[in-house]
Amino acid sequence: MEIMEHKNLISQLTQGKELAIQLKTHLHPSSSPQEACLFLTEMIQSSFEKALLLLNFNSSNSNNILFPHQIALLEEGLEVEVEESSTKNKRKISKSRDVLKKRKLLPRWTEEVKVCNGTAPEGPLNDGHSWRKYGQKDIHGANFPRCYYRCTHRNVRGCLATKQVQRSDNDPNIFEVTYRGRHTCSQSTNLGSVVFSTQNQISEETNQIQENPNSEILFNFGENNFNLKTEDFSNVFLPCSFEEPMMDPAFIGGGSLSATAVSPAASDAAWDWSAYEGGDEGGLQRVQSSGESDMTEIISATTSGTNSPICNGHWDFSLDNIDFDHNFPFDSLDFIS
DNA sequence: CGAATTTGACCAGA
DNA sequence: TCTGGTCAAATTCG
Repeated sequence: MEIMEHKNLISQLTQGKELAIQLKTHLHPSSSPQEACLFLTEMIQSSFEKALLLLNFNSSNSNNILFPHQIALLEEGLEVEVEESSTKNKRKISKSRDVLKKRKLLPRWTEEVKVCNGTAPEGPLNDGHSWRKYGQKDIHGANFPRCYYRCTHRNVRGCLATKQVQRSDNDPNIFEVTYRGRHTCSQSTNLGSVVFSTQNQISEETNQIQENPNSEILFNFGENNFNLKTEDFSNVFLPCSFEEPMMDPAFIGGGSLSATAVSPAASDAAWDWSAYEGGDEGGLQRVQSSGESDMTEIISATTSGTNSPICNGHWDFSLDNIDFDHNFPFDSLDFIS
């Protein structure tokens, strides 16, 4: 077995073991809420699934090495290129030859981003990933054009994540952002995840937007509040966001990290956009508001297309019950993706 | 000068 | 045939 895959496999299995240990601690009657346990079980499941994927791949391709982003692509059912170690010749493996159709099946979801102050012409938010604009189109019946962005690292790392940004007809301050595909590039430049607004899952079969019945999460990072609506906590902590050390020690220790469900009606007001000013691609650049707090970091908004039992109903989740410092080693979750 | 953006052309699906 | 999504050459930017 190739060293890289062996390492990946060990990493997956080790992580599964560690998560199981954490789950065990949370199963104590006086411990964390059920949602936290469910979240951990999902992480464990994901870990073992990927380990199995590695094993399956090895059994039929004993000479090939799979890198993390390629694993992610395989999971998406997409084509990946592998370089045969012996000949250096590239050949393609795939679960399906029809890449375009597969691309169409990538998870897709929308967010409505409200911009209160300042201007944000196109691509209104810095969501932690770097995007390159590749097109703009006037949409029939819409007052504003739709802009198309793809991941900057698409060519280098094969990241197929794209997003579409369109200003709302009803409220020019609202941008409808449709994401498609997960980032496999691990280029999340920021720490965690912030979703500024409503997220609606788009059904892959019916192509219809499904109202997201889920609640928001308000992250309190010291003096800064992050209002997060999410349908799935595991979506928020998307694998690719973890590929690099995610929780800066200063970040973890710097504030009382807590997440509480709040009324959906309070959605848009909680994020203080006034702390930001126009930046790249009409986006928002972080302004150091207090000089001493690292909590003003924007956390990348990333979600996946999966539905989780965690998200059914209100998510009353307090991180007080999860010790990020010791029991929740986010910085070691680089195995995912 | 390389990277990012713009914009018309092209293509696939409805 | 129309529309949305992507490509790629031209242009602009840093």
